[in-house]
Amino acid sequence: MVQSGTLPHSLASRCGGCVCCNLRGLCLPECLAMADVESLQRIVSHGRPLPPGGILYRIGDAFESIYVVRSGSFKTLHVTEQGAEQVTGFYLPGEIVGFDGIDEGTHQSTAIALETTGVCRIPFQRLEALCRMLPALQHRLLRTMSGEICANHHVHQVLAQCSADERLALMLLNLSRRVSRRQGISPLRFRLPMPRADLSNYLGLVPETLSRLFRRFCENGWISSDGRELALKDIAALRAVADGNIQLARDGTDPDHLAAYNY
Amino acid sequence: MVQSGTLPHSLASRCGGCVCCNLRGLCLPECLAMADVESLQRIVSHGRPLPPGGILYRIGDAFESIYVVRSGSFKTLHVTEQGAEQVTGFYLPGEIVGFDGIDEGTHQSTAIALETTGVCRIPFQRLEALCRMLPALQHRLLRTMSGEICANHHVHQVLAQCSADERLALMLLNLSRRVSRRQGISPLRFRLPMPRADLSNYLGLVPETLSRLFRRFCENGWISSDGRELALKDIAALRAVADGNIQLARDGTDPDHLAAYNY
DNA sequence: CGGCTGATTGATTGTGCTCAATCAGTGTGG
DNA sequence: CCACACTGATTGAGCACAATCAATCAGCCG
Repeated sequence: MVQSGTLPHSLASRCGGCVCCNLRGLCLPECLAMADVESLQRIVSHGRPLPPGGILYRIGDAFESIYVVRSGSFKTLHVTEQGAEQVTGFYLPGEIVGFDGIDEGTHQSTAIALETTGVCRIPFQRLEALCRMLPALQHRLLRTMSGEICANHHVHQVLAQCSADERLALMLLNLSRRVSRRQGISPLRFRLPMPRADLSNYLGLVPETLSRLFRRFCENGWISSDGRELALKDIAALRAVADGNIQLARDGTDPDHLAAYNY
Repeated sequence: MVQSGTLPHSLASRCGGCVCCNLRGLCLPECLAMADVESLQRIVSHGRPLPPGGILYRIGDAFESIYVVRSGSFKTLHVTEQGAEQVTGFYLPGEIVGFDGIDEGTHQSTAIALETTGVCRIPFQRLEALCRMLPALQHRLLRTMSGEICANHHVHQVLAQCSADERLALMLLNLSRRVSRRQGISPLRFRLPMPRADLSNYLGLVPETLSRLFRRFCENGWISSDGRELALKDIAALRAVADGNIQLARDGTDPDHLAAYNY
């Protein structure tokens, strides 16, 4: 867990800061000149990495900071009054988690590490102050939040209109794109950071349904999957499924008619 | 009245600006001292109201401004590659529409007036500049966007987990709250700004299903509805339905057993 | 009147959920 | 070492909720 109250600058960190960070091109500093990157990294701190299942913040915690995922990943979780959990997002390296806390001053979701996960902690008040000095940084922050709003709208569309197989195909393509923004990671072969249950919950499905989908995707040769290891074997087919252009054969039906489609 | 005509057309407006606006308590100026409200209203302009169906901006339009709804209402619409439309939001007086354009620099949705609708246009670059001078305004802007992100997460949860009747009950309670934030509007009796088709699309339902739900809500005495006119007759029951504590009797079933519940 | 849009109602179907059992993998303790 | 428990993933059988298809109706306007 990240210590909120510890040393003001935990620069004991072994890394060279934002200037040397290999995620710099994806992160806030992307918009800044070298000199300004340094003033940003002066307010950034790093705790020790969270273990899998570690909690970055909980619903109701006072909002102090936003966090850039440096390595690993998070899920964010909302909980209804009835206690039902909803996974509302996954956050991969280079992405920012914590915007839900700004409005009320307390976090509206719980962020849980899916793997061993390191973050850059950015105290929000100091970031706001810095934004007043650095117009590009202010704009970058607003852009990031706007991007999250757009992504949410896209999820809204998917949940409102798409069938289960379309949802999974869209999700795999989306993860492929986001995972492979980092150098050295293939968009065709990567490891899913989350267990099936989290993925199904996020997609508004039940784990059984998701499991059947994975099997059928494999059977049709779209993907191959072993646990969390995933390989996308036929991007064009996944694209077609995502766009609703080909339907997935159900159990017991002859899947051969799919051969008619030129995927 | 505002200062002399440094601005071309905006001052033709008949109103006294933000200082006199009856929505001020809901809008950005809520956070500002009187003197600062004036510097904000100096960058705000008002066009003539849009007619029902009028388009504020379209997908792909260059992003220039955000807009505060002054009267009337909007829906925002996303369109998939296949041409399927998705209503991603409704915006009522005092709410801000247009944040989707910041990230890409072009709007990612289309905003369409549901009624005769007046807006306050806020050029975004000038707003960003002003935010650098007025920390409270900057924070208020970030809060508003954060609130939209949280609302989107809530929608995600609803679409992923809730049955059709729960969705409608939640929607009616949500609209009731938002509509009645303005003075003089009862939370129990108001006019739905949108047609059935838009509401059903937003909720991820088909218009036929929504129509049946309205009928059953009326039959059970939760609401009474005449076209877009709506009265909430039993908030507690709606709350219970929204929370999944009572199920709606389906056609042909005896709804009397519902009397067992103490709503 | 006829044409149009939006809302409603009915009959039927199908997708994805429910319930239940099984299985693999992992860690635990006797 | 093996039995046991536990979690996460998988598979099967049956059902229910909401979609689909189709028809009707009300209101509005030319």
